Amino acid sequence: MPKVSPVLLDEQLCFSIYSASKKFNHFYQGALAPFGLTYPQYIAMLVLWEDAPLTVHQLGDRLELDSGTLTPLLKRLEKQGWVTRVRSRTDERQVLIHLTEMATAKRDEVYQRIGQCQTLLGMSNKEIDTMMTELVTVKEQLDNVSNNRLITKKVDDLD
Amino acid sequence: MPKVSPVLLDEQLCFSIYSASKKFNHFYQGALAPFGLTYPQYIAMLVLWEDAPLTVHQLGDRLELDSGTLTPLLKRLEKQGWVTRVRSRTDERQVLIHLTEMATAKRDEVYQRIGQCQTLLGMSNKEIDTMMTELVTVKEQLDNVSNNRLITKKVDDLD
DNA sequence: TTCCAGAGTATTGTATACAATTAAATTGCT
DNA sequence: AGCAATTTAATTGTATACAATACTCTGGAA
Repeated sequence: MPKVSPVLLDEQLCFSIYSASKKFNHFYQGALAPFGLTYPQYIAMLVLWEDAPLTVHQLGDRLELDSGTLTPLLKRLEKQGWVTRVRSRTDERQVLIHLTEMATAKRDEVYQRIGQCQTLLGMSNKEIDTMMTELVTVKEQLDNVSNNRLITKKVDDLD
Repeated sequence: MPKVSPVLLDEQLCFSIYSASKKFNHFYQGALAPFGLTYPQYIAMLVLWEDAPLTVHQLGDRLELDSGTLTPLLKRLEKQGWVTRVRSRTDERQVLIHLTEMATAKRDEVYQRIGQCQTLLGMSNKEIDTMMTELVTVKEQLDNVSNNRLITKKVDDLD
């Protein structure tokens, strides 16, 4: 075994991102509490407000979530009156997610609320852009690398 | 209702971070598969390798997780032979998490594996530092703002 | 010493995530 | 048309997260 450096939690980029993600989640969940939306429910609504109706699959592509997560989430949104789930007539495999009238009516209220949150965050557009660009780079690396042999072979087989 | 701008998913910093966090999670989970560790289990082990034994509370402080998450996670780590959970004799309320011999023995293997992952990511230490500094700023803002009235009052009460 | 407020952990209930499997519908191929 | 391969959602099982609650223990006040 070659000499190995210690791995410290506080130096891990992954933990910084994991931790920030949880804080964002908590922040938006609190801010959206008056609407009764969780963070994942909120991002689903964002996509639908952009372009409804969508199939479960299309929504999953945008959110990077599969039906195992979305099906129960959408059932909860339906129960709370935000969306309707309708089997497509032209392709019975698909389920189309439509906005309800309530969802359409409340869109601008939510948009405004989110705008207030972004103001509270106190970051300039430039800062946000910079950070998002860096994150895109990291995510691309992670995508590229996820098919690497490192994660497909046993550790013992490595040099 | 004042004029409101649309909120687009692809412009949301929170979604970039949420998405990156999931990709990191997936990446490490794959890389650590030979050890049978999930990502949260791995970060728990990182902290314990730095400074075991720790109480559940101390571990939770480092990881920003509560006993509701940690108790079952630690039971799984115990079942897999990484840690032992022992009631403190001096204070029966506390449970001390100790490393097993196996955990101590495998530490450098895991460290090495993580080192390889970081190399694969292809980021310089400078780039990583920059990004982590920015993330700290965002997290501080989120902490400061989480007690704001925005998230403690009903939306109707807002100006 | 007895009682009680607070600390530490576990438990319960709800909501994600995601791999793996199932089931139904559609497409493509012959 | 007939049928295998594919597509799409839903389901199942495991593992986080976290709020709220329960329970036990500890230390201090009366």
